[in-house]
Amino acid sequence: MPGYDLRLQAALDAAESVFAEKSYGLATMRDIAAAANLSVAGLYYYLPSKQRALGMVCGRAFQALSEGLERALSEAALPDSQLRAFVRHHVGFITVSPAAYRVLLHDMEALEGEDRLAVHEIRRRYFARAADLVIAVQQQRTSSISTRIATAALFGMMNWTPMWYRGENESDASHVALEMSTLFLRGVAAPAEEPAAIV
Amino acid sequence: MPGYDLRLQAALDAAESVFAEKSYGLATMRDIAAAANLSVAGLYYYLPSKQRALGMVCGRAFQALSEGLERALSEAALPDSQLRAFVRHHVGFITVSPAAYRVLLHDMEALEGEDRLAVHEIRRRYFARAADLVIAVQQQRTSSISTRIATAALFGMMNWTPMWYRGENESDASHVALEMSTLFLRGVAAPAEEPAAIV
DNA sequence: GAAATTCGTTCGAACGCTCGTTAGAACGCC
DNA sequence: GGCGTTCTAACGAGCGTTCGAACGAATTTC
Repeated sequence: MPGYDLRLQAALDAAESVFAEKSYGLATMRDIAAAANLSVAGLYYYLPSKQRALGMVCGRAFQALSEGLERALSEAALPDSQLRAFVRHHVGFITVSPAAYRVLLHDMEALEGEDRLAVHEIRRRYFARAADLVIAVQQQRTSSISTRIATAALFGMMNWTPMWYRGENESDASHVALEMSTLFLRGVAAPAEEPAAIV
Repeated sequence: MPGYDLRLQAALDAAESVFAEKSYGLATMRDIAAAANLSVAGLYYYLPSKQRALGMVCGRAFQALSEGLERALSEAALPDSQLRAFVRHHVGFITVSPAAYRVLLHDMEALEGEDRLAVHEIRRRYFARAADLVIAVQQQRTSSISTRIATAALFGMMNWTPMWYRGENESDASHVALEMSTLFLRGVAAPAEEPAAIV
């Protein structure tokens, strides 16, 4: 039934945008039903509960984010350009799907049970992947900054984007990504001058 | 009545910690009353409504944050050390009052009416103050990065701290602040080599 | 080929519960 | 005895959720 899945995605879209706008706790199933052009009971044909709707929205969003990451990283080889590709992808996702990312950032902690464990595991892997990129970048330089703090700072500057970014076209977002990765790469440490002389 | 104000602050403390833990939408007045060791009606003697409780919590937190900022900045003169003082203060506040900052970050958007306008105005001023510091830092160098993005990146890395920081003593926090400001100052642009030669 | 039937989908209406909030009485200190 | 403070108990509203019926387009039956 391709029609079913299409309408399920539409219901999840509605839940996503309502959660993003009002936050999970303040959103009601009636809000979501209205956004999905369905009656409340009609909505429940697709979403088993409010709690699982949040789980499905988060799962869908993180899966899209993770799949995009592998695609983006495969296009770069050197550590620096891999990190730039990562930032471009992450900021790109945030700006292209602001509602999805808002839910991940804001409402993921409201998850319970299995959904919580599953989504947290995906996030852990995503963060670990990013930390590896930071380590690779740091190994090319003499970095005085701890990997833990550097990684956190990188995620922080990227994840703050929804708070101020109001770009229209996609080139705005990649400009932001470019400047952020430049700030980070420059900041994490100056490139070792004459690395050959050290060896 | 000093006793009244003391107990009002205790009620606000309770509201703050419950809002921080469950988010505004999922928190109930019964939760807050239990945290304040009061009955529900007893709590209402101090807090007129849930909405205004949020406003009072946010107002109190932002006022503490802003007052601390002026104190911190008065201890430094040069742009670089002023920015370092700002980061130390901001990260310090986040780590010393994590519940208060979580509410500001997470639940401020749930404010309505006058409280919303007032709190947003305080925040606007705080951000503008920080942006001025970034501008002053950038004027000392040849910075290729836009002030807007640099300021946003700085706030992003600082505000992400609650997501990973689990420090015990205060020296941990100032270490984080030190590394973050170093990353930022280095990243925003390399200092102009031999500035005297240029003039 | 028309009538009957099935089944995926949607609905109006309601259930039980918890929410924010309040009334009115009781407590204890001056 | 008065007043600032706190309580028990309850109110109406709105919440998440469910029930049972109705829709419409296939599919079957005669």
